[in-house]
Amino acid sequence: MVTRLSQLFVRTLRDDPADAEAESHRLLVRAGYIRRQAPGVFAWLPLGLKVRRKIEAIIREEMTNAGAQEVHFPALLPREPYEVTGRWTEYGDGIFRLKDRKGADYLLAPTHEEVFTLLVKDLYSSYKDLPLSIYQIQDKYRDEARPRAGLLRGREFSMKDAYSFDYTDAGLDISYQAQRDAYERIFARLGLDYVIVQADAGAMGGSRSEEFLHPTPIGEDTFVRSAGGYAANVEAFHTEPPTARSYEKLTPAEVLDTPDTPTIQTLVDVANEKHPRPDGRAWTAADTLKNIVLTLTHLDGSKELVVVGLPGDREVDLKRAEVAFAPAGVEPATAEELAANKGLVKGYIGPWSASGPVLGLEGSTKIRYVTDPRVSDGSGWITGANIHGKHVFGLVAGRDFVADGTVETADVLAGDPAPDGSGPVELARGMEIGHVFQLGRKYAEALGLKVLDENGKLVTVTMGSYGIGVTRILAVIAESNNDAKGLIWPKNVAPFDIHVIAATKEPEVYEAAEKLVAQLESERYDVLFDDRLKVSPGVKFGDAELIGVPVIVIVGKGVADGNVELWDRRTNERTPLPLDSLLTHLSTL
RNA sequence: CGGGGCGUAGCUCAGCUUGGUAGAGCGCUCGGUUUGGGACCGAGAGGCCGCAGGUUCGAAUCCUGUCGCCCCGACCA
Repeated sequence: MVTRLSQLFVRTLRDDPADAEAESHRLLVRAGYIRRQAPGVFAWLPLGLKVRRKIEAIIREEMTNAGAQEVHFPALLPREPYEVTGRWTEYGDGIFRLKDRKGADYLLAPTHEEVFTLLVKDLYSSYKDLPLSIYQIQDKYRDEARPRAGLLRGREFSMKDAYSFDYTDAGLDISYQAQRDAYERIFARLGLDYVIVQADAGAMGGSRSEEFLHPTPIGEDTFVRSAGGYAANVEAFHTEPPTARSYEKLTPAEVLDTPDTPTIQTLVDVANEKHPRPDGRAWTAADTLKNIVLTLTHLDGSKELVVVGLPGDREVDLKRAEVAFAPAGVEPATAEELAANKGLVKGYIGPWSASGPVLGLEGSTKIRYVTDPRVSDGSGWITGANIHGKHVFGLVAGRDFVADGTVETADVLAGDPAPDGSGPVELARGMEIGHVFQLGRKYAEALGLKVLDENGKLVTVTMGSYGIGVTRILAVIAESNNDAKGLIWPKNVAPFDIHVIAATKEPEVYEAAEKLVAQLESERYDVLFDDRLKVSPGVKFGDAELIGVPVIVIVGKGVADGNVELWDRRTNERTPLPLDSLLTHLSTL
């Protein structure tokens, strides 16, 4: 069936919607693809659904190629499985919860690890049944604190989630690689630029995790990459500690007057003025050891103060600190919390004093003290002497103080060396469009998914989970494929193959257009036909540009001489073409 | 949760300062004239002015409260 614009359920808007900021959001609403129903929740109109189905089709094909089988779970699920894995609690406000008439708890699933695991447990009990990869394309629900940018971060969104089940670690590696390869094919077919970055395995447990990020300034993730091929989410970035140095030849630490130096900059200035380095080089912020007090909130609600020591030219990156201290929450300590510990001299906090350690579980404050990897054995620092107006110079890690541990909380700066030695990194923003994850045995263990192996012994299954945000991908494609006039879909996800415009009102033009459209249809092209009789050409052109089908055929007065125009939406080129060569020409596009 | 902005017709907005019968453009309906870049004329339909209190003879407008939306941040497999 040819789709006629006169019949299509759509209304394009002349003005930009006032509540849409992101390009994709603005254009998808204006061109009549989606409509907002509630914050982060959208209705899909025919145009939007068609694009969505095309993306899904590509994903399905590649899932099949990767050996995964499609299943489908409900979005509405009971509490119990999520209770067993602890996620009913862990998700906190992040999920939609509801009760049935009997008062039983349900949730709208934010992701489906639990029930996939249980279904496999239900059906399978032998190693002979593995490996198994199954997936679904299904709507997920998360009660985001702040949904934004239309489809880019919604509270209801479509996701392809796949899960692999193996009984050996080597098997998991193979299953993981199959999904990872499929993702590369999917994003290549969608024409989506992506970077695979190492991700934080963090709270989900498991060993290996990579994110597919689409580089874009409106992305929500910051990642680093080196020219030599290293790429990681900043949260997963790992600082290679400098090799330990011998401190035999180093001079002893000395406490010096540094009045009015509550900040790193004032300290550096005073140090250079009053206590210049013996070797003539100027002190810099990187020579100072800054000690930041953080408050951790543990899962049981208890609070703990912790001090992190890091080079003075670095700030604490709270996201990295969250990862470092997970599952505890991290916040900067408040002024009250600082004041409550009289061992801490604001502005002059340090691990050491002449009378013994101050910071650290063994120190006088009994506050846990952890340091940046750069604070390696043998490194010397200027740091607070725990006396107002005094700092200690040449304080050497390993000799004068020992931290309770090493922790990555410092921000990553452009130019930092990649941990694999592939050179300095640069920072960029990206939008997460896919995530592959080796879960390991966490869920199988919690839910009791075991199979009998070759020796008749029960072994716990090891799992992977693999997600692609279908609706987010659609938005990301729209985000990077548009111009001032509207959307410009890549060919393989466009809602139609060809958009035919009857550009004048002459009956001959309409007859010719009708004939052409019928012919295109018989050639299996999916055609959108702008057959609106009383609509002026300008409006038709404008709508065609907004809707963004990449190939447009204009049927106008030229048909009298057997000519039409082929309009390339992307390049904006219009090529006059004899009608009888149009089909041949289209087949080359 | 913190900061900022905004709620009036399907969409974009004016009106509010200084209280007095609800407005414009686009879209929609009918008739007519138009038709290669968002045409024109005429006639219409469409609004609990977010919601609730209050002040007032009278409230879209002033006051109080409340709900919601958008943006930034925090948060976010």
